[in-house]
Amino acid sequence: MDRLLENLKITVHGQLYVKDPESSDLGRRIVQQSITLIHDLGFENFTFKKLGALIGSNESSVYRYFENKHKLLLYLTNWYWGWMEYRLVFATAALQDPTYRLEQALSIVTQVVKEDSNFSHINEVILSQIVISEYSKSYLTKEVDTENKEGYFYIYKQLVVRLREMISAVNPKYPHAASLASTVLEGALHQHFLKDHFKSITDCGDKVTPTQFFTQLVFATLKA
Amino acid sequence: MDRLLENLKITVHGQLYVKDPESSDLGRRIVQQSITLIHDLGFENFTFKKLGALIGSNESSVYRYFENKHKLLLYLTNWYWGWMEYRLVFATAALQDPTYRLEQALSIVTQVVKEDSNFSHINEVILSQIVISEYSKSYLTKEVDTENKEGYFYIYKQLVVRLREMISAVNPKYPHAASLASTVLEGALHQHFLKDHFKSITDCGDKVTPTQFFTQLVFATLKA
DNA sequence: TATTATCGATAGTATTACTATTAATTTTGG
DNA sequence: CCAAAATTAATAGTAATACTATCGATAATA
Repeated sequence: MDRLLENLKITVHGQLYVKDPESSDLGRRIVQQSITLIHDLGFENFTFKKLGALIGSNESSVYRYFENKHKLLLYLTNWYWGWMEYRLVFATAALQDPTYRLEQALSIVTQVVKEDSNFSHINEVILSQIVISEYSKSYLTKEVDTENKEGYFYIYKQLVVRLREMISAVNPKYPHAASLASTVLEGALHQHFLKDHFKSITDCGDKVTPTQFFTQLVFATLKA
Repeated sequence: MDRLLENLKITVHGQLYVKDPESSDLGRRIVQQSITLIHDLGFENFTFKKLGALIGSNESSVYRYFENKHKLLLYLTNWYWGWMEYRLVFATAALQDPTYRLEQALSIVTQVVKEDSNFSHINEVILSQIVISEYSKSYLTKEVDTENKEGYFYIYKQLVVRLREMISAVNPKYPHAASLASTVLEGALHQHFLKDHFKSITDCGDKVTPTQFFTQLVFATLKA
């Protein structure tokens, strides 16, 4: 896997940046350090001024790459879901048996990343933590509908569609494959959040993983 | 139901307000109109200054009731979940059969409110819309853990616990009752959001309701 | 009637979320 | 290799936000 990833570049919607951060060293540092800083401060307390200071540069330099912090968050989460999709396709493409395929897919999609794949300046471990606690803020806004039309959520929706198709392949008669797929993706983030902050309302923790919980849930739902 | 609700007062954690908004006309107007305004502008664009203008009063007057808009959101969502809990307990208390009880519970908890019960100045229809698009912002913060210790999420967690117990009553051997309960509560909000903004990744809409989807899912999961 | 609480109005501060300008530096194209 | 173009850091400035503090006027209450 690592070898293959070396040649991978995740493409993110062009309207999410003013200037492609992949095109310069400063751009890459902006992306790289924004992940650290959002993780440390939380999205609300994160500002371009603080980011500028962290990368030993200037607020205005950051604005040359990203319009505002909301677009930056969209950029980061798009990258994350693009990367997730790549891993999903890669891991399931060769598999013939629908059940086994879905099992593998669920495993990838419900796990948090524990190791940085090292093929880019982006730390996927920290990024996945950001996605858990910040992703929903990227669409729970008054601008969702326009931004959705612009295609800012395309990658995420595509991922849900892929999962939906794998669900339907296991049981073509199951009528709620899309809802089940979206519930799994969103629910997995939620369970990860709960195990870190609201332990009393989740079973996920040291013994049980979100993967186990959702695997049982999905296959039971499809069997009925 | 309406009759009974007339005498109901939902109690919200005392630290969520500076002065109890139920104690004055101005306070009630603040709460009432904040629901309208948050719904209209979205939480990010909502300010106390705008709220003051809307109620024909002053920014500083709002601050006399709520420390900041985050606390106000916590107040509103706490009220909502408290009210939801009341409806849940009321509707299921008399029911003996665990399966039927869980069915009723799921129905209450996964539906959005369509009618204002008129027993208070709070419009529950609009409030439930706010909960769908803003609730997660109340806990996806850097301050969750301290605020959780203060008890700001107690009512919500209690609701999950009640649902968990009803799930366990149907199948005591099912090992993930808490995760299933929290997934249903959070997932229902999510499906409602999707049907309004990301139709392509949900089956919920005119024909299928989140209630149907989750009812099938829960009972199938418990049967396996 | 005196006291207290409440409210609206005004003023002021620090921070945020930008935009604009300029000068220095780096890149690159002929 | 030099001139032109692009990039960046630094500074300044604006409007809005998120508050805090103060001060009369009025209403409630004892």
